[in-house]
Amino acid sequence: MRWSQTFIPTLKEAPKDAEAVSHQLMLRGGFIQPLSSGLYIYLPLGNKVLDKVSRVIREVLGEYGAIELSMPALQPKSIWERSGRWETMQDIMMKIRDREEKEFILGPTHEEIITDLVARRVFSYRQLPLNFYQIQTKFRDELRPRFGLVRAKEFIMKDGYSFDLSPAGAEISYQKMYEAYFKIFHRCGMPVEAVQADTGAMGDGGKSHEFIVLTPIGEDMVVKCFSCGYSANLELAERKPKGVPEKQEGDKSHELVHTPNARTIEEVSAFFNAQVWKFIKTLIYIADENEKLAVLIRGDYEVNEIKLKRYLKCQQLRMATPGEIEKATGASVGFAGPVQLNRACRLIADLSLSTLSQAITGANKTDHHYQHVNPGRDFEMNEMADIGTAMEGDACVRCGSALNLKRGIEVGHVFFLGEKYTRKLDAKVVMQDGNESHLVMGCYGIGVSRMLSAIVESNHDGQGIIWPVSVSPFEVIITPVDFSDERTRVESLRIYEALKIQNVDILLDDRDERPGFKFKDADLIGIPIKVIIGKKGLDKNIVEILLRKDGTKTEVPLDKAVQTILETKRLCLEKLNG
RNA sequence: CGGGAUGUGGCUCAGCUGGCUAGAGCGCUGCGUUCGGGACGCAGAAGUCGGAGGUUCGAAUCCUCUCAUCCCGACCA
Repeated sequence: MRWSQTFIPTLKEAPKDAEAVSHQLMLRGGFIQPLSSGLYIYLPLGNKVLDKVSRVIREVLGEYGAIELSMPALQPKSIWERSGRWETMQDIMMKIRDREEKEFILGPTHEEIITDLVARRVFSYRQLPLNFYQIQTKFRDELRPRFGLVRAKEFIMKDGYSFDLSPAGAEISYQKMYEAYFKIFHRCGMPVEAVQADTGAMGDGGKSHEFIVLTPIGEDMVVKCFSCGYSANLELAERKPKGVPEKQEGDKSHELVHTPNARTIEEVSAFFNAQVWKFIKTLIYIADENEKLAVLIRGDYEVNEIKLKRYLKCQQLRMATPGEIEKATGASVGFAGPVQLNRACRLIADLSLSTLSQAITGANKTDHHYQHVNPGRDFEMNEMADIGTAMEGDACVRCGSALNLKRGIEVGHVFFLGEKYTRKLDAKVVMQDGNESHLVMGCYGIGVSRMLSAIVESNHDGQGIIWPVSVSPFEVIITPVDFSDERTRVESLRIYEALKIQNVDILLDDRDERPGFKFKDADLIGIPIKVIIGKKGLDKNIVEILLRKDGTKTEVPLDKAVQTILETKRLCLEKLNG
């Protein structure tokens, strides 16, 4: 491709709306153009990268026996009612009606559709296992789109769905995809890690891993232990709380203190002039609308509702309303405490209470707190569990080393779904023994458009993007120093044509611009292999080959240029595959 | 949906204690000089000052409402 014949609107300065580096660089490099919040035009360059990423995905999934199909983005509401997800996913679905007032949604994902397909067209165990995937536009009514392509209302996703005869078979499918994902992300030049994750509205709390690229703009928090390798999403990361920072004083018995208008931890700690870890926070929850719980946690920790939900094995969990709290504790909001509360509801204590004594708690009496409260002595602690959100410095449950918290972008997610959808949508086959059996499912997503952001976040420098050659919009760029110079033009075109024949995806900057201008543009859009052809070199019968990544420069004789470029490309690709 | 910020040529921004034909840099068009890391000169085109209402002799500037965008939070595959 010649630069003058494509459309690459570069910008010297980044539009002020872009904060994230990846967003800025993709805007400046002419990869995307915003249409509205969370909606982007993929310009020719951005579109090419999407194609390249999709190509890598297709290649790898092909190796693993997955088959591609395409499904409607527009889906009838009824199928979502059948699966029960109309209820659970309503808020994020884009809803529309046709002229007959029939209700539709723009699909946020396709589990229902694929399962229905399998239910209708697959009848025998002989046809299984099956592993389908699609690369398509999906829609979510995001509360807040962010960081360019990281979180958009309309985005491109690869979604895969496996169907097996047994949990054991599904386990194998899951493992295969897990492996394939590493291959895909590595080939795209992304340092990715798999972390244990929550299944959210997708599954039933079964096995699930997220693939995360660590970056400061990530939306997900990952808990990582560098010594034993444990890593999990903060949403479910296990941890051993750190002990309290100071020695506990004496063994005074608990004592009622008048604390007018001190409700929040800040207000109460100011009142007592005590550190937050001296407090026991007492939170009242309602599980599945029928059980009232008091959850106790040390003042410096937060309750992790996902962990709590898993511990309770309940479907729904919510904080109690002020009215319910008053009813349970006999005090207005802000003065709940564990002492004598077990008469009103079940007490669940977080592990962080285990090293605490002489604590401060609400007294279940408006405007009063207790001090010198000892867990176990002043209230029973029959149930202790790890239900707090992990913090930097907590100990790893496996090896005891300190845990680290990192931000990352979720680029992939694999779920073991079991029979959740196949039962609801009645996808079953006749087995060898003649009996019918529901299929066991897994699903596997990759945020394709989001991957562009993630790749740029982990592959850039002060000058611009540095695309891994596997996904770069062009593999090689030829920058003639002065294209109007006869000899330069002839040699540039000769090499350009020769490389094209060799299937090199190549961009020739044939613009009538000053060299510095062209060099800057080339670096900004991030083409990994740069070829510079100019009079100076031609006088010595050489051209220069530079690597965008580290700037290494090789001068090669004219007649070796094509061969050397091919070799350079091969080496770059090899590194990504290895 | 709560908190914060910002809206002035395509992009970045100045002007904002009210005062004449609204400015700069980059970009764009033409001409000339240049040409190995975002050149220079001259000439030019381009702005409903986000929108509506109000105060005033007079509003980009003050007030009210509204819309849009971004950031933090809530939520989320």
